[in-house]
Amino acid sequence: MTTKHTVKNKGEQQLELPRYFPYKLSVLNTVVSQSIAQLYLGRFNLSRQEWRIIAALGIQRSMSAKELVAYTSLEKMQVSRAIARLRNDDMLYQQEDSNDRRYHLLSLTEKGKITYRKIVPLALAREEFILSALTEEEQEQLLSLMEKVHDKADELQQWG
Amino acid sequence: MTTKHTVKNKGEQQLELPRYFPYKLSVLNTVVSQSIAQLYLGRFNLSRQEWRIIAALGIQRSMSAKELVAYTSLEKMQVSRAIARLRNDDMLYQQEDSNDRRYHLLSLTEKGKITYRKIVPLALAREEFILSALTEEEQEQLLSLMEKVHDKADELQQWG
DNA sequence: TATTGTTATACTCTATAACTATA
DNA sequence: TATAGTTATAGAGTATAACAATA
Repeated sequence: MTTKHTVKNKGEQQLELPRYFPYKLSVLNTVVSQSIAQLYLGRFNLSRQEWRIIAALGIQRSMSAKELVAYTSLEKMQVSRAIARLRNDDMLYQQEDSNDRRYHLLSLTEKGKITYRKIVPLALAREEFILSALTEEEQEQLLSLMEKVHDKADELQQWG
Repeated sequence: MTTKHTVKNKGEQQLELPRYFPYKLSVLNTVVSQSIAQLYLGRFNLSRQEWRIIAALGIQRSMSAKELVAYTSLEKMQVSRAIARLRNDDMLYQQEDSNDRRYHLLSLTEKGKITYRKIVPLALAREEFILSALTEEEQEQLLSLMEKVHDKADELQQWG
């Protein structure tokens, strides 16, 4: 793909936004994530952070805030605040870990579980609709390619 | 991929964040876009909006604010504000369109062009590094798959 | 002294919409 | 009345870092 970005005379390089991979990825992510956000924001009045935490605890039973940070790719501050809001809305509750009282084990309340059970089928249906653009084989290809790109980008970010 | 998300007994559906496509896409986008943002933010002190506008005008010579909205996938308000900041920094200048004075044609100043020429090779190098995770063929596959997914997600968003 | 988690602060980004000017 | 672009405003999100509690 050496001619993907036009190379003008004198070897001057051009960057065409509509063909620039990070731009395309960003635009795609915006469209996809907004189509999901319509659900948790519009219909359930949850922030992205709250939605991720509910999704995490819905399947994992209980986690500490630190584990949630790792599992949801959110910052510890975002997690801390989302937890506070969700507790305030009676969606989850805390227990102290008896071994190490710095850990607060978080679990969904019955209300949180009900929300989880309502939102999950809708979220999965949206994913399924979006991925119906691809065959099963293409879906696997896409995920595999994304993973490779992810690893390389990680490398880049670490080097600054 | 019918077993991708675990289906528990009683047909209750589960959603595993690490396997959920919109989540994976979002995480990938975060990593990739941050690796580019290190450039325009860290080294050139440009916002994402400013960077996109410079990239647009660097190759397109001159555009109106409305055209920039379409070209950069930014909101007209973001464009308006980024233009104000860039004009203030003497990176671009406005001319009124003689036919329709509502249109302001925007172009890079010499300073803007110098910035563009400095940043573009670095931005392209980062893209190239990231995509070096893939063969040429895989790159084309990835872009093609992303486009299909994009179209479907567009559909979904329009239906709400 | 290190770790888990919370809070303070200031800053930026965003969304909605009102507004100006041109047509 | 419609369009291009700007400005106002308030709310949400973000980053840095200080802080408390526990180990």
